[in-house]
Amino acid sequence: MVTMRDVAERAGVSVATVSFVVNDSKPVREETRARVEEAMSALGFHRNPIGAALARRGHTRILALLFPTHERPLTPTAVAFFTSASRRAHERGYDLVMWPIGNDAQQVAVLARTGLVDGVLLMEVQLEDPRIDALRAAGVPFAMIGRTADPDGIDYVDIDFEATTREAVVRLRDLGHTGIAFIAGSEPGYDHAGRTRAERQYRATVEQLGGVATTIRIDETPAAGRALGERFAEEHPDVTAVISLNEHAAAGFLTGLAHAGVSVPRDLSVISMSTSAYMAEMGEPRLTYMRAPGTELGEWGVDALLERILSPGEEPRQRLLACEFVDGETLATAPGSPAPRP
Amino acid sequence: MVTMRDVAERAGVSVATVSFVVNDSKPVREETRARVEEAMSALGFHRNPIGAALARRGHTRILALLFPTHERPLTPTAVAFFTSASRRAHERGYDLVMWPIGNDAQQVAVLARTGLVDGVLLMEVQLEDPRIDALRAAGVPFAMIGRTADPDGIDYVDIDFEATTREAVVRLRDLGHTGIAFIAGSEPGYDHAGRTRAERQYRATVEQLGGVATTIRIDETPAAGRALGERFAEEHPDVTAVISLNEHAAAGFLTGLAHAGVSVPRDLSVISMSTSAYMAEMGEPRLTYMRAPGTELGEWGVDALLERILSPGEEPRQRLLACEFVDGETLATAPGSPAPRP
DNA sequence: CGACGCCGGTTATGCGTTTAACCGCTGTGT
DNA sequence: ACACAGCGGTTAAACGCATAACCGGCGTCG
Repeated sequence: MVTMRDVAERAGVSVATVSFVVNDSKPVREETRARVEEAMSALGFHRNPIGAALARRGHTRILALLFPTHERPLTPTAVAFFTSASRRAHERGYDLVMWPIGNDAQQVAVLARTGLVDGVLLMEVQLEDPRIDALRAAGVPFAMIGRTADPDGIDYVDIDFEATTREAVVRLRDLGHTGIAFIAGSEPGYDHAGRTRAERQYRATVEQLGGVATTIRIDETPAAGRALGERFAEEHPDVTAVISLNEHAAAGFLTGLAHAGVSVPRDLSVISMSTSAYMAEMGEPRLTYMRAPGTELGEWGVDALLERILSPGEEPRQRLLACEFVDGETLATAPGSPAPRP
Repeated sequence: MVTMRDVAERAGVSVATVSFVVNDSKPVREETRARVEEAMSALGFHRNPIGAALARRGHTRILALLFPTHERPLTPTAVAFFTSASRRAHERGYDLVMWPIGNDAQQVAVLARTGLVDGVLLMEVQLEDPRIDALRAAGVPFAMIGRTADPDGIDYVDIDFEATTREAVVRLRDLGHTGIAFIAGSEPGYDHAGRTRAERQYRATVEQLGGVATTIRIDETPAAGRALGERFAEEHPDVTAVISLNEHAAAGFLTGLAHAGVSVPRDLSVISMSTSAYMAEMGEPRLTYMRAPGTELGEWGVDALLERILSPGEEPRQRLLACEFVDGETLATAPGSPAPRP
């Protein structure tokens, strides 16, 4: 390993000077800088981040993305988020890695104490998320992708579930649907904040429009979706449209419906919320969906976190972004309803 | 931050002794050890891995899983691999993180030089993988999930694509199929080693059984699968069975077929290779598949890597594991063929 | 009975980098 | 003429930990 000492010796300067050149943390005469740079490239020097981290009281320029890896696949949305966040971090001189740990306070505390990461990005935020307190206690800067029940004072970026849900409901309503159900995921003891908000908004909007809200909770698997589809007509005869916020089950739901002889969208309209093109494509017919802005959120999330790290004490950065409607093949006017208003 | 010094002071010993207790790298009298441990828990001490890494010439106990994140989703198989590898690493006292970098030599070299990771696990290995040389040159221990064209002397774990493919072909053959096609993925300039091996084996086995091999290459997306399904009967009238090694396209392929009025498995049998239950469930009808052993490979991969790290110089560890056949709803005897032999 | 090895520690050094403090020199404002 | 600031460096002290070398006391063995 070639160290700063080697470089310094070859360039005939002190290690401090080399450090100044490397980080340009102090002005160095042009000619000296040139000598140092020559030495660096001749020897193939690259500064050792571990030494640097030690000296700087543990600033490693590594960011961790905490994704609670249940044994289920990452949605394409999550992956898009990850890759875009990682790219953005790189642009700003940081590394971002995915750290697979559970979403309990304990494990987060362990990671925080190691001091290996400068900051943390939280995914799959719950309404009351135990990780928050752990990170606060450990003094590790963090930002959320999502919002707890009361996110005041915390940096976050999130999908605007309220606006997105309202748009979905209104669109269905405009097509004449009155029986609109909501398919959520079921995870015992786990209050996914976005899902909860969406459901709440769904309920409010439907009732405000004079309808009756029906929430259906199923596992987040294709199989659960399929099972629901097969029994759906029987159990929910009055429903003519569903809003699904269960990316893993949506495509399965469609095949279940097909099995049971329910024709989409003639008998039933479907909008899949916060979904990626990939998952929409998986459906037959192709899902009409509200596109999850994973890429944008990834960048914003990293920006928020880095600003928190670089200038603490500032106001929290909070941004919301609604999903964008993408037309597919699962939307139609309600049975027996006039053509949609223009 | 509470350091070893603090602990040492409180326990009335030297920092060296604390270090011995923490790592039990040298015997310590029971009573002393107790005092030290009391002090540690009283102060809430946790050793700073950065300091440790520096002192030990850069051993960080961090492992990196290199997954070239194209902008496409990780397959459930890859995720299963990741989570199981990470769990195993933890059991053995290491952290394993997913480091999102491209699969070119350059980026790997950068990561290697940082010295932040003790070892590297390679996914999505190509026949000639540029990352290998970069890692060798950098002297970073690594193991592959997959095999290059000539993996002699390199640690790896991999799916036994040869055996798996042979089994798939023979099963179809036993059901009377003679027109058996192979659906691969298409990625220009990217020779996925497993896919190549499988295809080669497919070709060999089919020809050995007196059939004619047909490889179809499509993008690894649901949309591409669907498109292929829709034109399939027309373009491949003689094919009565397909083996697919394209996890992202398989389910889409089935819906495309349905669209075009092809009945599965009556008109066409389908086996999806190296697939997860999740993806199989996405198909309609449910895919018959060869289960990718992601979990097992994850553990073995970490074991191989750690053994390489802990005792270099040893023989390379190489293990193959075939996929296991899982029955679904996409397999039947060839049209006009007698019932399968018992 | 003297050499020797083991036990249970301590002391001291080094890992690669950052950074505060300092230094000699020159130019500038008063 | 003198204080003072800026320039372009150097020196030295951390940062938190691991570990080689050492040390005194005790039992053992030849």
